[in-house]
Amino acid sequence: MGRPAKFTREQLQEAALALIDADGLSGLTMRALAARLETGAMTLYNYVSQREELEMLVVEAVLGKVRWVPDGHLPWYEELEGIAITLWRVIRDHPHVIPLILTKRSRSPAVFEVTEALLRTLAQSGRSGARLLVGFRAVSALIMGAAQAELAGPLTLQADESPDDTIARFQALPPDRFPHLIEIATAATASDAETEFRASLSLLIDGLRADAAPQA
Amino acid sequence: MGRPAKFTREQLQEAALALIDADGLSGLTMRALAARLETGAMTLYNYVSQREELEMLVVEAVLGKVRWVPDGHLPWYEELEGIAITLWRVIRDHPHVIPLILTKRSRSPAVFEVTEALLRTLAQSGRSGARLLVGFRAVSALIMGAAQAELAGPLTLQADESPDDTIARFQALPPDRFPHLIEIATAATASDAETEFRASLSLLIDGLRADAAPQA
DNA sequence: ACCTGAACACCGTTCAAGT
DNA sequence: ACCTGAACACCGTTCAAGT
Repeated sequence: MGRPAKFTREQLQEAALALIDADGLSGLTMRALAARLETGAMTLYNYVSQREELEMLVVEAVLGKVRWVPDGHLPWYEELEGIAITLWRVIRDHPHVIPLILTKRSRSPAVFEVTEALLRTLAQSGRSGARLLVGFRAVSALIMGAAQAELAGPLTLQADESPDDTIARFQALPPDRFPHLIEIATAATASDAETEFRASLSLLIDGLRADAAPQA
Repeated sequence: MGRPAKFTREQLQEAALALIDADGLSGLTMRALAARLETGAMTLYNYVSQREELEMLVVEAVLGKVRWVPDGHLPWYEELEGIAITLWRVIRDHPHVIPLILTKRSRSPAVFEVTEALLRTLAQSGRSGARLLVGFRAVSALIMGAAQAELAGPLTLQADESPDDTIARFQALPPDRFPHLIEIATAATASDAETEFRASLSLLIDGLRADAAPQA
């Protein structure tokens, strides 16, 4: 429990997140974090038993930023859309943290809260048990997958290069072998990530509505 | 080009993937890979300019395992399902590589091939341009997001612990605050990842079919 | 209890030298 | 051209000692 303690957990989280946002994932080292807090590296081990625990703190810090007010007037599918987009935006604000979010098992209350809110909304579609689980898996997979799709991933369209360079790269591909790849690369230059995510989410929500149980 | 060269690219890929499969992502180090190939660490730099390039080779090795034969008789949505499940299985066979797949921009032909195949099938739903892009984003986000959902991620159900321990952990949560979380945790113990993925994918495909243009 | 420096066993990579 | 050992500048973490 508390006693003096030189730093708070929040200070660690804030400093660690700032390092990652500024310098990427590799910018977070025990030594760099200690330096930023103007202390020695070993001091951190008074707060965290391993580097990995630090990474969990960062995940928690990001997901804890989700602020979302339920609106009982909306139909479940509109409310679901709102939660999903909120989550997507928060994650996307901290792109370098995404690998950690996808990788570290977080057991923080903040994560439980937002998950329960999403499930509560989804349950209003008449789902329970295994069907609720599947709906949840689909929505969270879409959010997580989409959050880093244009960031990286195997099928990245925009790289370090300029948008023009990207499209040029795809148009340099043999058009008889990769016609559709060239087509969507072109379409991507006239689009943006949030628009694409919203439209993708709509497709899934259409499927969820078609499969919903009749409302009480 | 070729000259003698002590190793082939395939040998590097195979050895690197074997290290990751066996020891996790942290098992792949320049030194460990060199040792496995019975050479010095610096020899690797004759094949690869950075460690990151090695990681791209590994991504390529995994995605190159996708073998899928098109079946012209199937309707597009069944063919799409087949490709998606094939991709999901290949990725899931190498769980430790997932962070790399999600993170490294791969420009290998193998990745282009499977992407084009997926797009070709999706285009048969009557989509083109921006709509084709959105459909593609949705399907790939679902695959990528689902591939590591139960592996890790913020809402992980099975951890290092046994399934029974997992459900016990969730049932220890306050049931008035997290009723649905407890509900799906229970449902998850009677389920498996592939079943959940197939059902999630069906929801999305339903949405894609509802929004398809009339066939020619 | 909390703090911390020295030290250890690792990393990736540069440099310089070999064939 | 391809190979390679020594060396450098980093890591995370153990240990031991301080208050």
